[in-house]
This record gives sequence, structure tokens and C-alpha cells, in this order.
Amino acid sequence: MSASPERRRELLSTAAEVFAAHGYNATTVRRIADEAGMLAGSLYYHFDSKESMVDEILSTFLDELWAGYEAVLGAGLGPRETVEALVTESFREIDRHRAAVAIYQKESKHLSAQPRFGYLTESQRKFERAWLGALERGVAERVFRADLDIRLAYRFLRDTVWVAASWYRPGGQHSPEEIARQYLSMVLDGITPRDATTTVSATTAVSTTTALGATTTARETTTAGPS
Amino acid sequence: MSASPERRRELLSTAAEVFAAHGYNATTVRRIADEAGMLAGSLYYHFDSKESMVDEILSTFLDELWAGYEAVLGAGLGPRETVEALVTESFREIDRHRAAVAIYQKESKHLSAQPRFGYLTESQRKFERAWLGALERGVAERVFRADLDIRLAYRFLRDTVWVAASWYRPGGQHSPEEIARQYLSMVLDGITPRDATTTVSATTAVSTTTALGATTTARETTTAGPS
Amino acid sequence: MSASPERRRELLSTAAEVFAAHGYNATTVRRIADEAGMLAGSLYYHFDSKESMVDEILSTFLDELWAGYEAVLGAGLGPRETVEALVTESFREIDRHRAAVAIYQKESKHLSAQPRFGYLTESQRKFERAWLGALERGVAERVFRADLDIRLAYRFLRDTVWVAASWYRPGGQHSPEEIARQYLSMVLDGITPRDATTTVSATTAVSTTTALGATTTARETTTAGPS
Amino acid sequence: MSASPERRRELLSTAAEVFAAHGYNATTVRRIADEAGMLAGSLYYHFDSKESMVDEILSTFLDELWAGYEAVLGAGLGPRETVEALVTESFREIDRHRAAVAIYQKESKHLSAQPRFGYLTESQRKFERAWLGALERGVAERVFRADLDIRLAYRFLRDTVWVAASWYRPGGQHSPEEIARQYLSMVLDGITPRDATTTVSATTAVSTTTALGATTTARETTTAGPS
DNA sequence: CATGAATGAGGATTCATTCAT
DNA sequence: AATGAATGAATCCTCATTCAT
Repeated sequence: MSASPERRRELLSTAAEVFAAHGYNATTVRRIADEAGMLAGSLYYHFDSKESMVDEILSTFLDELWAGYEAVLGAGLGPRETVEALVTESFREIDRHRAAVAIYQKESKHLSAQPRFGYLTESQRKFERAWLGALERGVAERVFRADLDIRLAYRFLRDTVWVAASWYRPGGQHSPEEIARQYLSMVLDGITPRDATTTVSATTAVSTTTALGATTTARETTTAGPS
Repeated sequence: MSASPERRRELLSTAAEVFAAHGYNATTVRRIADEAGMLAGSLYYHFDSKESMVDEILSTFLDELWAGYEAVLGAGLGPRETVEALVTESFREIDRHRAAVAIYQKESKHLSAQPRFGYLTESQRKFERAWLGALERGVAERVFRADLDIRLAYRFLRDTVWVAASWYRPGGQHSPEEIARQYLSMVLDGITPRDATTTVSATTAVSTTTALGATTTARETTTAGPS
Repeated sequence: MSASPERRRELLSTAAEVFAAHGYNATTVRRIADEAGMLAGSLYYHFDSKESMVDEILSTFLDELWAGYEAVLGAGLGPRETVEALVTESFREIDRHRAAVAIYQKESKHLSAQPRFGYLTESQRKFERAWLGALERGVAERVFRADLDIRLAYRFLRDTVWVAASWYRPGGQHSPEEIARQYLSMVLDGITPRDATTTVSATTAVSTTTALGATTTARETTTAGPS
Repeated sequence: MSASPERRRELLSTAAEVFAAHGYNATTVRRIADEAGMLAGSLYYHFDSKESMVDEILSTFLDELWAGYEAVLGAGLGPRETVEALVTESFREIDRHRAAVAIYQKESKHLSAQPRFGYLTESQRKFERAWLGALERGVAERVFRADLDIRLAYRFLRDTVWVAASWYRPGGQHSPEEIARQYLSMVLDGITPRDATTTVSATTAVSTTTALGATTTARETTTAGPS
């Protein structure tokens, strides 16, 4: 029922863009087809259904995301460095899969009700475990504040990072790493001045990046990016 | 074309709940009617259209929100206290209008394209001015860090606060003021420990509240709250 | 289920006006009620249904119309005078029942399909007999042209007269009798000049009117007219 | 948004028939679809809306009508011949576009309120100018009676001709030209006998037709006609 | 007499999807 | 691979009608 993976990816990229811009429900198959320069019916040569399009968009994205996250989690970093690396990795994913991230944000709640999208729920659980783990370890090791409400901090971090997909435009003046650094600086040290404490050093962030460089780079060559 | 403001508010509250849960587009009029215990057509005795329902939900919410915000902005507070008060006020609004806030978050981008919802765009502009102003003054007065990317910080704060509507449940164990204090603590001072710096004191937050008490309380008595 | 015949007539008059202006189908009960200064449901105290409103409007009109027509037909006039009197009477009815006539024109075809409106079909048949009779006698007596296609002439006359209801406004500068005279002049003698033939004399028309005066006047006092 | 002009024309012809028979408002899209042997929704592959169907029906008709009328008006005929030719042309249009004419008659008043149907109003104005002009010239040149109320005569002629669409059935025993001749005979010379005056000679009518033959014939070959 | 609120049967329109070509 | 045409279910909305107060 399908064909060249290239065309497929092109079409999915188009679809993702439209889904992200107008929402899954509000997006008509016809609109996607228009954008792709074909008729609505023709899309069904490539895909089973509208649903299977989001499915493929989201699962592709999550696969890549978890490849990145797992590299971070398996790197044996300290809690603070783990948080830094997760945030940085997240902004990189936003950069690469802005549309998919936006879709994930807006639609995952609804979609995850259907069995087909069970992996969304599962992914969310893994997420929670990853972040909560890092935060807990951090508090235990006193690199994070003792009075932190861990669950609240988790939500704070998670949302703070991902909502950025709603305004981030790839190719803008800030690289994802740059944005990550600024966010981390706010999150870790707050927006009020510190006396003479160490702030997030560019070095730290970059070196972390380097540590994961292999994986990251490998993926960069295979992925075309959303637009 | 309408009737008793009581019934109206009940129905709007029901509608808001459904819109928030499933999204505006995905919500059928029939669903709202079901939830309200009537037939779909009957809703049209009270409202012109599905659209006019969201309209009323959002504009009512924004009116109240801006009453609160303007009380804060007109209180002559310093930048830090302004930020604290704005955040606190925001969490209060989330507490009172959770559904409306969630709808605003998800749908305002699409809706604001229509002339009827022009006030959404306008509101967003006022928002930006309010937050940006406070942040700029704060940097100038050295109560916020000099190296802050103001626009980024604005987005950070704005999103950070409002996304909370997606998980917040009124009547939970944390009061909105409590959550505001925790958020402010993270935002202002970061999640890493400070040596001996002043953190957000409950006192500060509360006293700010007290400063605005008259207005706030006044509204609290008149407004029934969404749920 | 009903009440004072006065209110009833007022309401019917209002309804007739709206039906005439917008068509029966396109007229909502609510619209009529608005115009009458009440709520839609309240009309049902006075009338069984929207249908029964047109019914009463049309049958009242036709009763009066036939009273007039039968006076003419029973007056023992010659064919030409009969035609003149029928036309004159018709314009008088248009003057008195403009709305009803307009409704009759537009809706009678559809309505007459329903058994309830059988009298519309019957009325049409009586119509045809009356006009055709006068025309046939006229041709036989050589007061009408021998080469006349009687059926065509019938349709010509019938339509010619009744469509006037679509533009006629009572209270304008021409009295119905004046318009009748002009129409008759065109119909009887044509629009091209005649050498020295007798044209429709005002005298003829008026005297006919006088002959039927009794009946006509009697009805004039009882009927309020469409307003 | 549409497709093969053939199918389109078929469907419009079907729609026109139903609109003419039951009125625009009373005609359901489903009814048209039934008549066309498809489902209601399928019509929307071909047309934007029910409204756009009448629109296309009416504008197509009026375009053709005015092509014919303008050929007449530009032919430099005398007033009487102009009237004869206009009437003849009108009956030809009734023959070709019976349904469209009937719709025009019944619905144009309502429809012309909407901006989209502004051309209906404009057409009416052009109509008036054409007829009024011919009548005025005729009176001035003494080929029409001096005592004619021009505006009344205009309405008389206009209505007289077009209402015929309500009973005319193409393919009947009378050709449109034949009916035109009879109508003209009544209108020009009246239904009472003339002493020895010239009546509308078949020759006149036919020769007028011939004068415009080229145009008329040209259109006849391109147009299929509604039935 | 009239209101306020609701019913329930459509009616126009949209849209994912199918399928022969 | 893609088109053109159609399906059919769902959606928003309208409206005549009912009825308790």
C-alpha cells in the first residue's frame, strides 16, 4: 500500500507542519493534500488514514527523542549535569522536530486514550521517571535545594521546556544550545542575581554535548528536519 | 435571545469544562448538551452558536483577569514584587477559571484569527507589555540579573505559569498561593541551593496579596467560580 | 383555544404581511411573533399552527373575493362588461388584501397539494370557468376578436391582473379603479392607437361599479384591510 | 473545487427544475441529490453551496438573456419592432430556460438583498431602461397611444411576458414564437376587434426574428437548453 | 394571555474514506 | 501514483411546536 520512503517522509513532514499549525482535529486531509500538491484521495495511496499519519509522526519523533534521552541517562552523569543534558537535548529535539513536538504537546492527551497511541502514555511515564530520578538524586546529593517540591519542580521543568515548541522557530538567531543555556541558567540559578556563585557555564553545557556528540551527530545526518 | 443569567452561567461552566477537556473543535454541541442534561438544539435557546459560547467564556475570564492584573500594575510595586504579584494573581485565576485558562491556552491562537476574537490578540499584547515592563525595570534596578535575555525570560515566565492550568486541579492539597510561592521560589532563586541569599519569603507574597486585598476580595465575593 | 376575533385579525394581518414579504416557507413563526410583539410560543394560544394561519388568511380572502366575483357574474352583464367588472373587482381585492393576494400567487401551487387546501384548487377551477365563460361569450357575440386563442387570453388576463399584487402599494397615487381602467384600456384596445374606436370609458367602469355598489360597500365596513 | 462542465450543467439543470417546482427555500439539497441519483453530500463535490447553485443558474440565464436583448436593442429597430422583438426574445428565453425564469420570478426579490446577487438588481434596472425607452420612443413617434401611463404599461408588459414561465411547458403545441405573436397581438391591438387596422402580422414578427437571426442561431447551437 | 424553556425532527454542510480508472 | 467522483456519518444550527407556570 505504500512506496518510496522519501516521498513518505516529505508528506509526513508536510502533514506535521499543518497539524502543528492548526491542530489535529481542525486539520483536514484535504488541507494536507493541498499543501502537498495532490488531491485528498491520493494521500490514501501512501497512508492508511489521517490517524496513521499522526501516529507515524509522533512515534518517529519519540523514537529519536528516546535515543537521545537514553544516551544522556546512560552516560553516568551527575544529577545537575543530567538535568542540563536533558534540557539541552530537549531543545535540540524541538529544533529538529518542532512540528512533532507541538503536536505532541497539544494532542497527546486526547490521542493517548486510544490503544493505538498507548506508547504516548508509556513515554510520559518514562519521562517522569527520568526527570524525577534526576531531581531526587540531586536533592539527595545537595546539588538541588532541599526544600524543593519534587513533583512540582518536575512539572515546572517539563512544561517549561516543551512549551517552547509553541514559539520556537528553527533557523532563528538563537541556536537550540544557546536557548538551552539561557533556560538552564534561569531554572538553576533563578532570575535574581547571585552573589558570586557559579552560574551555568557554557563549558559545562558544551562538554556535555560533546560527550554525547557521536549519537547526536549520527542522527543529524539521517534526519532532514521538519521544514 | 437569552435568559436568566444563572442558567447561562451554569451552561457556560459546563461548556468550559468540556472545551477544556477535549478541545474546542473536538467538542460537539451535542456533548455539551448531554453534559447539561438537555438536547443539542436546546442550547440555542441560550446561545447563538458554539462560537459565542467560547467567546463568552474567554471574554468573561479575561475581564476578570485584567481586573486583577490592573490592580497589581497600578499598585506602585517594585519590579520584583510586581512579578511576584502577577504570578500569584495568575495562579489565583487558574484556580478560579481553570477551564477558561486551559481553553485560552489551547485555542487562542486559532481563534484570534477571527475578528470576533480580536480581543485575544489585544490581551496578549497587554500581557507582553506588563511582563516585559516589570522585567526591564527589574534589570535596570538590578533586582533581576543583568545578563537576562528579557524576551526569553518573558516567554519563560508566561508559559511556565499558564501551562500549570493543564495539570492544576482546584481543591487539591496546594492552594494557588502555595503553588505560586513554590513557582516563584524556583523562578527567582533557581533550583540549586543559594548560600545565604533571601529566598521568596511567604511573608512577601502574602503581604503583597494583602496590599491588593480590597480588590481581590471584592471580586471573590461576587464571583462564583467555574466549577 | 382562541379568543377575541379582533386580536386574531390583527395577528393574521401581521402574519399575512410577513408571509407576503418573505414567502411562507421562509417566514418563521418567531418572525411573526416578533412583529406582533410577542414570543413565538404565544402565537399558539391563538392559532393551532403556522399552517392554520395561512389557511385562515387565504380562505378569508377567497371568501370575500368570491362574494365580489359572484355579484359580478350574477349581474347579467354582457361579456365585455363582465370582463371589465371582473378586472375592476380584482384590483379592488388587491387593494384590500394585497398581502393575501401575494401569498395566494406565490404559495397556492404548493399548498394546494395538501388536502386541507383543496379549496385553492377548487377556487382556481371556478376562476377558470368564470373568465373562460366571459371570453367565449364575448367571441361568440363578436365583442372580442374572433382570432383569439381563448385559453391563452385567459392566462394572459388572469396573470396580468394578479401579478400586479407584487408591485401594488395601497394608498399610492392611483386608486384601484384607476389602475383597473388603465389595464382594461390596454387589454381591450391594445397599446397602439386606434383610429376612432370607443375606448374604455370611465363611465362604463364606474357605472359597473355602481351596479355592484351595495355588496362592495357592505364588505368595506367589515374589513379592515391589510394595513 | 469543481469538475467536468458537462456533469455540472446536468446537475444544475436538475437543480433548476426542482427549485422552479418547489421554490428555493422549500427545496432541500437532499431532494436535488435524490433527483440527480446521488447523496446530498456528493453535491458538494461540484458546488460550494445550495446558494451557489441558484447563483450559477440565474447568472447563466441572465447572461444569455442579455446577449439576446442587447442584440435586439442594438439592431436599430423602431419602437414597435423593438417591443415585438423583445417580447419574442423573452418567450424564446422562457422556452430555453423555463426553470431559470421561474426561479428568477419567484426568488429574485429575496435573493437580491444579498450582495452576492447584486447582479439581479442591476439586471432589473437594465430591464426597466430597455422597456421604458422603447415605450417612450413609441409614444413620441406616435406608434403607441399618447394616453399611455408609461410606467404602468412597462409593468404590464414585463409581468405579462414573464409570468408565462409559470405555465409554459416547452415542447408543447405552441412554439415560443407562436405564443409571442399571440401575446403581441393582444398587447398591441387589444382583445376587442379592430375595424380594419393592421394587426401584428406573422410576417412582421418573423422578419424581425430574421433580422437578428445570426445572433440567435449562433446561441442556439451552443446551448443545450434546460430540459 | 403570555413567558421561558425545552423538544425533536430536519436541513445544509463538512470530511475521512473508498474506488474505478 | 494520482485523479475524479462519490459515500455516509457526523456536525452545527433552525424551527415549529409543546407545556408548565
